[in-house]
Amino acid sequence: MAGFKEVNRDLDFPSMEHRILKFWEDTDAFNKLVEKNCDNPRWSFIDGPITANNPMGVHHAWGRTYKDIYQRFKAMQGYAQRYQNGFDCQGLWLEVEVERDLGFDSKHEIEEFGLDNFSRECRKRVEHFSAVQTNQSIRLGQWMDWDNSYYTMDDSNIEHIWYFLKRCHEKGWLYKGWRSMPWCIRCGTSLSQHELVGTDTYREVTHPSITLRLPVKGRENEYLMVWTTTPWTLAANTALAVHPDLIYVAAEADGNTYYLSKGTLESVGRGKLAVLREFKGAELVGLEYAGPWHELPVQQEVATRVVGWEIVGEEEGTGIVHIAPGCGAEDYELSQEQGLSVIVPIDGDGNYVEGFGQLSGRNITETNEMIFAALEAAGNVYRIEDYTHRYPVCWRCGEEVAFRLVEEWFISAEEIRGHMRAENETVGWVPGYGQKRMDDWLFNMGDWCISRKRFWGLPLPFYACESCDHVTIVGTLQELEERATDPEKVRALPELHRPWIDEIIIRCEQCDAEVSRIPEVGDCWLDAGIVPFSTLGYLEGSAEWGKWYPADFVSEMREQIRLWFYALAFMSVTLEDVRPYRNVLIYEKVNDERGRPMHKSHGNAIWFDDAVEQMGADVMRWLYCESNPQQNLNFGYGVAQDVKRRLLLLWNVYNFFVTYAKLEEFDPTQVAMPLEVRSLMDRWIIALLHKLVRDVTSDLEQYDAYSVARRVNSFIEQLSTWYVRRSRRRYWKSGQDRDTLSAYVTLYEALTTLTRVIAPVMPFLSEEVYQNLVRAVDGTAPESVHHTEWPRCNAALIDEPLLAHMALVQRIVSLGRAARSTSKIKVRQPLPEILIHVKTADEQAGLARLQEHILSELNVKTIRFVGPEEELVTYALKPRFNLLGPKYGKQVKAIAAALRASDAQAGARLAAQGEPIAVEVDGQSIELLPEEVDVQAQERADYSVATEEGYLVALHTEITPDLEREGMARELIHHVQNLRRAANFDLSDRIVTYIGVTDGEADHATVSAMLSTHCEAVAQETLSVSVEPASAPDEAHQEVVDLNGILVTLGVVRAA
RNA sequence: GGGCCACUAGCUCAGUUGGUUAGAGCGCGCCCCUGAUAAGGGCGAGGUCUGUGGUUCAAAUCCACAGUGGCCCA
Repeated sequence: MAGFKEVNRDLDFPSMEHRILKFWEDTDAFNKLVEKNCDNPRWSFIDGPITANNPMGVHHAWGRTYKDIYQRFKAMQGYAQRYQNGFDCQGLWLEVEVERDLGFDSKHEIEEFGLDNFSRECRKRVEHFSAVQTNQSIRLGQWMDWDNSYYTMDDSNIEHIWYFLKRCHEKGWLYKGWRSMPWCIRCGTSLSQHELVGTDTYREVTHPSITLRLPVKGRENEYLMVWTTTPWTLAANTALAVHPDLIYVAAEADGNTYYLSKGTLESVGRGKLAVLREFKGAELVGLEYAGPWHELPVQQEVATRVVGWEIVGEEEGTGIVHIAPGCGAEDYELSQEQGLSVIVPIDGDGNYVEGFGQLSGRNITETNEMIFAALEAAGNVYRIEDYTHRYPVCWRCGEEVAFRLVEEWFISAEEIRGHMRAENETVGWVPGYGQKRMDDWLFNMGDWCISRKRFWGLPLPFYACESCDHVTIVGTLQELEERATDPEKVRALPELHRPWIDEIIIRCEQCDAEVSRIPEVGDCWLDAGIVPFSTLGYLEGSAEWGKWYPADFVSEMREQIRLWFYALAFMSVTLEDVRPYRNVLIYEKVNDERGRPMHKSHGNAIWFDDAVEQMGADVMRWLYCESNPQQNLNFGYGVAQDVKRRLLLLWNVYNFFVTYAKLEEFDPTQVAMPLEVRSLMDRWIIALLHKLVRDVTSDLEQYDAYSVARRVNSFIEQLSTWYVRRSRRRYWKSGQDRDTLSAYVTLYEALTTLTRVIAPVMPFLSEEVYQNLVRAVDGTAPESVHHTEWPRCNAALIDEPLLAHMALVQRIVSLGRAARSTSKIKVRQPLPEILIHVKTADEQAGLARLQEHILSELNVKTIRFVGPEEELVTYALKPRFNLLGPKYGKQVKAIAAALRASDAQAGARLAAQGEPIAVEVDGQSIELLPEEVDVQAQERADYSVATEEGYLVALHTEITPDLEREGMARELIHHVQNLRRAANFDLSDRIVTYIGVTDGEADHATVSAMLSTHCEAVAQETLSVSVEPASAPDEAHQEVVDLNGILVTLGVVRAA
């Protein structure tokens, strides 16, 4: 037998993990697993692509841990899997990072740099960080087919999206429309929503705010009051909005009538406006007014009027809102609902376009004075003053953001909405509310804006013909080749990216004119959403696709509901009218230890590489697993310490087992021990073990790793603090008697099974333990714990009565310890008896069966079960002197004495019934009224009681001389053990013990008496070959100790 | 404005379909054990379960409203 190798007491996760990583690599463990399961039934997981833009963070590691847990679990159950990892490669964020690296400030610099060079830089970045992330994931212990990762920038991915877009087009969903974008006129680029979230994206700024008075058409001297902080948008005004239900006023000043909302009267009028009448906003709706700049060419066709709008408020301004549909998203939407004119005033650099008179060609950053002067001249100005507010700025350059309407491409969501919602109903969301949130999103989702005016991304295959206005949508590469004016050029394309793809010219499918591709690229969620199709050869008609689709499982952060989960569903329902996934696990965010968001500038960010090398991957993974996915996770080194401490408990048990198994030369391959012949304690832990397997299996099948962590923690605690602690002595009995073997077999079974149970969550720790406990002694066992089968629960072994009874034992012991605690008698001192009251005969029988554990845990000699009728309290009768004094005078003293001497139990009973208590005083009988006697219940003398929920434990605390001697012997053993340790003796060293009594004869006699009965036990416990009642020789290790008040000099020497 | 979620001990969180006296870990106080030992274990203090109504024999749990916080949409 090879035998177990010694276990290192310290558990150094990082170094152990590096060793295991090497082992997996050397043995090709992952590929062997794939090979083992490849012909089995399938379980399909689709990996949501991680953006290959930066090193992965500890928040990615949370999700990757979940992915790995379920893949490993399913692999142990034997399912064949794909193990394909994926990288998101395109999109604005990647461009932004590349720009930063290149030191660019604006879009124009990219164009100067050259699109071809820029695309190459982007690809380079993806290649770099996908490699970094791969290595990090491997370090985390994730098993994936790393050489076969998919990249969303691949031609195949792009072509599948083209196909999807063409299908959308065929359904009539594709259209070009307007969209209001936050825009940086300095950088010449739009900003995404995500770029407006964060700490540096809003700033306190002061703007000139202008209150205008705009004349109502057809009425003399009547004006609508309007307020704005963006004067440059006034030239694009096409309407005013009021809340139909809000109260407005007509107010008079200087012979003019002004309209504004009642709530803003004070701040706008400042006491100078006299109210004429009040009315609802609806009354204003439909009024026409003369807009500011109504003389401009672009305004000539516009009929400016007042419209009703429910979102108008009066927190600021006048309650009448200036509407410029070309400058804001809300305004634009209102214009679509109300049929308002739309004027787009500026180009991408912030310059007014043609048709704006003196403003045309000027930049909005320099036109304020000009605008004020013109408005002043027209008599439109009521007031101009400074106004300070928080306003979005470009995170790149700090310039204030303008809102600008741009033309983009959309996919209509109307027709598909119902289908998507219906399909979502059939998805298993964990937690369940994910389904509701998805439904809410689908219910509210607008059309999908799929175009971006950027460079490094999916080239939209849209060819808009200038001569006939027809748009040709190219669905495949083959189609592109067929339509191209020069097919050879298509075949020669290095990749389907800008600028190369832009050089392809096709013929319009309607008029045969030559057409170029539109310059826009696609939304990166198209890239990620098509993945289940593109990675399985959907277009090639591969049989593989149908075998893996829909996925059994996907898991990402909750925010992916409106991103990836949405994109997947949209594309899947479009192409196949079916949900893309059967089960979705969502989880929240990772914060720091104190629950604050991690942020570089807060100094509380923890990098994955640091974390994994300091705490270890398995500690991280267990930390993730212990966290409720419904809540934000608090990540940090302190939390990791707690986790490690819990795992150390398991490590200690493992270490304990190996230490003694080596000593006793236990060989698990040579011993079989039927459960029936094992002790109740053994059968109990096995029952608990099988219950654990049953429950964990069910948890994992429901994607509930959180419950797994809690169950495993609880099992480890029971295993360590009850099973091992109570069974320790059984492992030291030398010789392989049945009970010792039973203990070894049982603990071995528990540890090796537990190892497999935790393997999906902690692949390293489980491998480490498995290699030593199993592989070291059994060369025929699977090479890796991850090649073993998932443990099977044998329900017959879950002895529920035994489990219940043992739980009760633990409860009774806990009560007994509480009673010991109050009595202040150390456990070392034996006590004669424990009285126990339980609720049922079954409980009593159960405890009786397991009584050895109660006796030895509490160090008592006998157990007596008592019924509720047994009085465990005693009563004391005390005279009420204030009542008896006036009545009996001098006799009171005698009465008190008599009362004390009387039968208190009987007296208490009488008093409770309202009967008088008779006492004999000086030969005469005196009847005391119940109210004259104070009946006090007190703990029965010599008993220490503890109760809980109908259970009662009473320790009899009378210490007889015999018990006292035994206690002293235990005390002696305790001191000898300490001395052995102080002397650095080996565990198995035999010794000679000397006991020299320093004081007088009486003490001498006491010690001798103790030794006369307990010498044997002392010798046995301390491995003493003899115990000498004499002073120790000089070379002995010596110490003066206190044995229950007697000072003795102890000495120990190694026996010859 | 619409939607989702949360609120339980000093902190972080459990609490299964309503069911005796609401639990754990950490922290705190006191203690035990000494053949898992630079480990292990125990006991204790600490909560009017955010508030107000309601349903019920019975509510931390179900319903309504309110408050606070987080998130999504508009």
